[in-house]
Amino acid sequence: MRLLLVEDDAELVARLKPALRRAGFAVDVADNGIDGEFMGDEEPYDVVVLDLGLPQRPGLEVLANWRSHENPFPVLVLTARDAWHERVDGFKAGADDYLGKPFHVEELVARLLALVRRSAGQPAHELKQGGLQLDEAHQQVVLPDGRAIDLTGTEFRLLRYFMLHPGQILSKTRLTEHVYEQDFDRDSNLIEVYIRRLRERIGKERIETRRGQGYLFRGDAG
Amino acid sequence: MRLLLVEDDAELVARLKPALRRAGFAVDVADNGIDGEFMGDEEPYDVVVLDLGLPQRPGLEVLANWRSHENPFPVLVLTARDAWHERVDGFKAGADDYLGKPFHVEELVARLLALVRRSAGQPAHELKQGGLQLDEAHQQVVLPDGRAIDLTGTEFRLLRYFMLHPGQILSKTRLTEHVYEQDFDRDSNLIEVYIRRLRERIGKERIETRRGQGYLFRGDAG
DNA sequence: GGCCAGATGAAATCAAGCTGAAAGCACAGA
DNA sequence: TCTGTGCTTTCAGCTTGATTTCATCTGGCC
Repeated sequence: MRLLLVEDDAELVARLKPALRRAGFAVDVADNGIDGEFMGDEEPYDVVVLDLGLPQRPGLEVLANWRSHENPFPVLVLTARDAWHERVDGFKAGADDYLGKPFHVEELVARLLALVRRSAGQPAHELKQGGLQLDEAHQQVVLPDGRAIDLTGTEFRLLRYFMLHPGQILSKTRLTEHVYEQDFDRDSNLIEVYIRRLRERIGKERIETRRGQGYLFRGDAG
Repeated sequence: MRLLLVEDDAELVARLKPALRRAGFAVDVADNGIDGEFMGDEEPYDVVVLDLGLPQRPGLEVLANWRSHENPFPVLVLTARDAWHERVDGFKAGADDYLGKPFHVEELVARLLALVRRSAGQPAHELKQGGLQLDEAHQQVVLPDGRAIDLTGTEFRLLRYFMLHPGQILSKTRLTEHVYEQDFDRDSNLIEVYIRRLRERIGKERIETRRGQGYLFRGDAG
């Protein structure tokens, strides 16, 4: 799950990043509006956290530009607590959620997870697919027979991405991009290795190989 | 267990702070309504003591604002003895308990401990979990076989936090935030050290490590 | 058969967490 | 004030588990 954090306050970034990582996001940071806008246009993020008080280019403008380029990711906007007028403008510009500063990190994480699931057309509180249920809080997957299986961080991120996109063929490039952070060395068979481990845990038949194209997770419908 | 004390009477603060510390709270103090409101929004407190007679911003307003920001901590309000109308307003604003001045420190402590347990879904008078029972008065833990074990202050605060949140994965950051007071240096392995000592005392198997995520106390259910 | 994408098992590397000991500190009692 | 005691904090080396790399195997497809 790739997340773009556009925030210039280095201290806040330092506080947020580990918490977001722990919640299973691969986090890229931009510390100004121009870089942020560029990265949002270039990379396929799953969700974006955007501070409105940015140097170089106002957050609202960045958001408006993303939307005019039809970037699909949901955006959560950080505002000063009482700036209600920013919220009105922000909604017009296409924000999906708001959080006033200061805030609890846990609340931010909870809202982001809800956003991601909502934007993938899932009910906001749980992720069930293909008879499996993901337990975010415990980083586990629950099998149809009720057994709960602990997953490592990478296994969990990969499986979640599959479950958010059931029935779609996902290329190795795409999987790498979403499971790892920017600038990851793409010349390796990491995805193959982790696909194998996932199959070991949740059953070989759940992830199909499409030679030359990618992998496909069999969801409820597919 | 982190506590925020919002009180402008320096003498009362000086009297209360050590007593609250002794009861196992990590205490932050705000001596006016504005700072108090900010700190309550900013830090993850487990309980708050709020004096209604505050300079700069009325206590009731502070409380109402916290609640409108959906801060979850329970609040105990200090009022003048006969100001019953304040209590009515206070309940409306979301207070959880009251104490009229002057009061005995012990009563305050007892009410706070009850509040904390109630808000964690525990019976208000005792804290039992996973076969262990905490003895607040003696700062001991009683094992299933009846043996009582003395704990140091930090060990006690840590164990209590675990027992208030059984079955949840608690990150090191979160544990640090709740066991220590504000501005604690987060770059140390203190939590690991104390986890180890706790395990030595109550049994290794009671606290599970979830690598990269945190620790988990196995309660009665979990 | 020969080639290629993917699968597999094992080894190497890396980082998180564990541990024992020692240093630092605060407080009580001489 | 000095000293001893117990608690807290730091530190360095060790262990364990997760990630990553690598060499080799398998099976589809020309």
